[in-house]
Amino acid sequence: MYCFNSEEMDMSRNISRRRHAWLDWPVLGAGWKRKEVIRWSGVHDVHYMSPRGHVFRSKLKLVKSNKHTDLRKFHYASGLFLDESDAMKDIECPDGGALVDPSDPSERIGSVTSMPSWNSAPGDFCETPHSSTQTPQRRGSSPPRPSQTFRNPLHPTKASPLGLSPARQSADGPLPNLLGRVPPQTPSPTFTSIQLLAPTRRPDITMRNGSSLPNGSVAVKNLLLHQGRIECSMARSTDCQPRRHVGGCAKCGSDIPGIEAGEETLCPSCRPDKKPKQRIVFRKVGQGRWVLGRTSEVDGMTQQRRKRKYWTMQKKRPSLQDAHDSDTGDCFKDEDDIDDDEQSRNRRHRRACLRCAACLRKDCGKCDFCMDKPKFGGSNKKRQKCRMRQCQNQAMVRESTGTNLNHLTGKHTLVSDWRALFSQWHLLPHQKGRRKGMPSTGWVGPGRRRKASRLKPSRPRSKRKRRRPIWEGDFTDEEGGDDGDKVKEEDLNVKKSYGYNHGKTRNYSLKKDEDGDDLEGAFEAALTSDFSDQDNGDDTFVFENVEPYELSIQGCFTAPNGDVEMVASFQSSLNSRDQTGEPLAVDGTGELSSNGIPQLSDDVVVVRVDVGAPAEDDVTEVDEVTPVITQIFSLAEGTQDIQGSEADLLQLLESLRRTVLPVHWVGRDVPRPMLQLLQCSKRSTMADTTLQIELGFLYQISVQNQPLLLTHPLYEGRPSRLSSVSQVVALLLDLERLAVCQGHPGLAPRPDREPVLCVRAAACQLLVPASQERCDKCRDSLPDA
DNA sequence: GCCAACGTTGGC
DNA sequence: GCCAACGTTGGC
Ligand SMILES: [Zn+2]
Ligand SMILES: [Zn+2]
Repeated sequence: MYCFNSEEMDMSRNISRRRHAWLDWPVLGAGWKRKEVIRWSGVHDVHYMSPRGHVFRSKLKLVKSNKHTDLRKFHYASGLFLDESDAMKDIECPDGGALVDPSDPSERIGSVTSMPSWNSAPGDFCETPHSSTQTPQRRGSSPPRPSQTFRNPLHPTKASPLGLSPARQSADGPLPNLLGRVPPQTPSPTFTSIQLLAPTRRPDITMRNGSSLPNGSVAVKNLLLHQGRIECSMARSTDCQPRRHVGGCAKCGSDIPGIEAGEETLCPSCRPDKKPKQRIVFRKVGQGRWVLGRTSEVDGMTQQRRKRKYWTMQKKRPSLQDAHDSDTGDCFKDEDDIDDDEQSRNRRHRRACLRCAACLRKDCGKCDFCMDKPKFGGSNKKRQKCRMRQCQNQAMVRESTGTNLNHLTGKHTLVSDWRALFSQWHLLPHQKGRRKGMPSTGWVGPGRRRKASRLKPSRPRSKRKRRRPIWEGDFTDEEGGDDGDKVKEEDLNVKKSYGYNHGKTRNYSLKKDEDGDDLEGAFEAALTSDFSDQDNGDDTFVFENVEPYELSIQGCFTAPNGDVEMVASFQSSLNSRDQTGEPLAVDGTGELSSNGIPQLSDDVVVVRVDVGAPAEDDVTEVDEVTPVITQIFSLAEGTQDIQGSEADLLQLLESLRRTVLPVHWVGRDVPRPMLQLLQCSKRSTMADTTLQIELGFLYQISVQNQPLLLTHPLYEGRPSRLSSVSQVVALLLDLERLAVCQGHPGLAPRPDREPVLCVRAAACQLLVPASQERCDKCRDSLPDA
């Protein structure tokens, strides 16, 4: 095994990343970018990024998301538009040296001399050293092209995309492309530094707007190879007929050792923009440790070749799919593949038992990871498995440092702690750091610390900048330079009724979008609430100027002052759409800095509730509850530890987890074997209503910790035990038709107990039909009555 | 130390 | 070929 200096590897990695940089791609319009990705295995991928930051990794996706644009002639790999008739003309070109624009008559692809070549008329499709003089005359007004940079093929230099020359622009301005629109005139780089190192000099490819494409880019090369034209040019054939190159490098003619016929056309030195196939590959297997050899390359067979083989087999045997077994699925397995299979299975099974309910279920479509998925309108940045699909058995296995030991039980994975079981979050790799001794502050909830939702393309990683902490009602727009990204601060006058509770003044601040459409889309809220404390859990929040929105709890974090912040996301019932009609990505996140202070982007609407200084016992409570959500546990195995009715209750809990409950109803974290469902929306008529199911499925409904009288109509005709999901859901639905009794104004309001103190009649029914404000008993107690 | 971003790999 | 998502790390 080789050990390798990790800094050296980092350096090479850096270089590799630069090579895969996004390049402006005005062919698709202003703001579009293109990237070529060469895998270590040699597989070549092309990605495009829209001006809004959406990344497309296939033509299918690109076409789907741009239905208004005719992309039928768009050649995905090359990034150019194809014009078939023109291409045909090109092939018929009598001259041997031509490289012709395959995309558009009005667009130039490299002429062979330094003659002006951009902006010539349709029909000037065959430019050669001999024919190029035609080109400028057609338009007449075209200025001479700036001098070109050529490379001496005898002294090839590694070129870097970073060495971009200043942009050129046609004096005639951009030409209309096939889409019928005028490409932007924004300057584009010319990439002279990554030109092909051709014996026959070729300038850059000129784009529709007069800018240039890298002549030696893989895109162009692919296209030309595809059309059989590189050979035409480089082998200087006299008949100009497309043909496959036979023998050495198509460009320099040198022998290419180990090349297979039809597989390679250019030698590595003629492919300056393509990462040469890595003959020696170091894989990182630990901190600063490297081993030689690829995972996927066994016995010299690259992944690409294996894939090719696989697909060949698939086509030959279409019925194979049915008999496909995940463990023996390789149709071309031979003895040499066994090791590879072992590794594959390892990776495959590491995080999925493939048997548990989570492994078998479908994407929830709601969690942040689902929202990130392109199929749900996300931008594919997180690329993680649905939260709900994290394996119940193996989401947490494998930890080289052994820190996945449960800090309470010392067991490796199991925790039969009821509270832990309820807090279903599995730790993902990025959560590992928080396992070792649970944090006293910081985010505790599913996944990473909360990040800004992506209502707009997020800042590229390289340009990310740290937001300054936002804490006390401080939502000044930090990135005011970004158009369309501005928000204005607006305090909402949110009053709170403390009728049944401690009276503290709370300050709310709500950020709005510039158009005032703050609630049109999704937004996020950080509610400071003593989430863990049942005694404090019955605060009543009254939001003014706020429409009811669906709320889902994302998790909570502990502020340095001991407050537990519950982070929830609200979503409009309206179908949120941005200006382009694309659904807005909602991932309900807010970012926390390392000190646990939330960081939220400008497009996030935040409700900030300040509860003031916490009492001492509040802090204690916080410490108790914080670790719960980050617990590592195996639900499946944990179940075995729980006997009798507790196991039954657990099973109900598990079923409920997989069920879509009526909106706003969420499970509550409770310290003993008991199931609590809480109406968590403070704007619901059922706010602070709790359904509690205890051992034996006995249940009780409470409003602000006051149990409903057993004579309440809600209990009528209902089973005495709630043992099934349907029974629970039926009850919740019935509850939704009710409202919490408003009580009646008691004593006169006091300045320190703003705004109103309400009291209830002794025999208050607590829950009344939604059309009523208060129950009969409380109505009787109204001052006027 | 942490995690958002993304390179890479496996499945189909 | 596309899609899903695992595993790593640059930038903070
Ligand atoms: Zn999900
Ligand atoms: Zn599983």
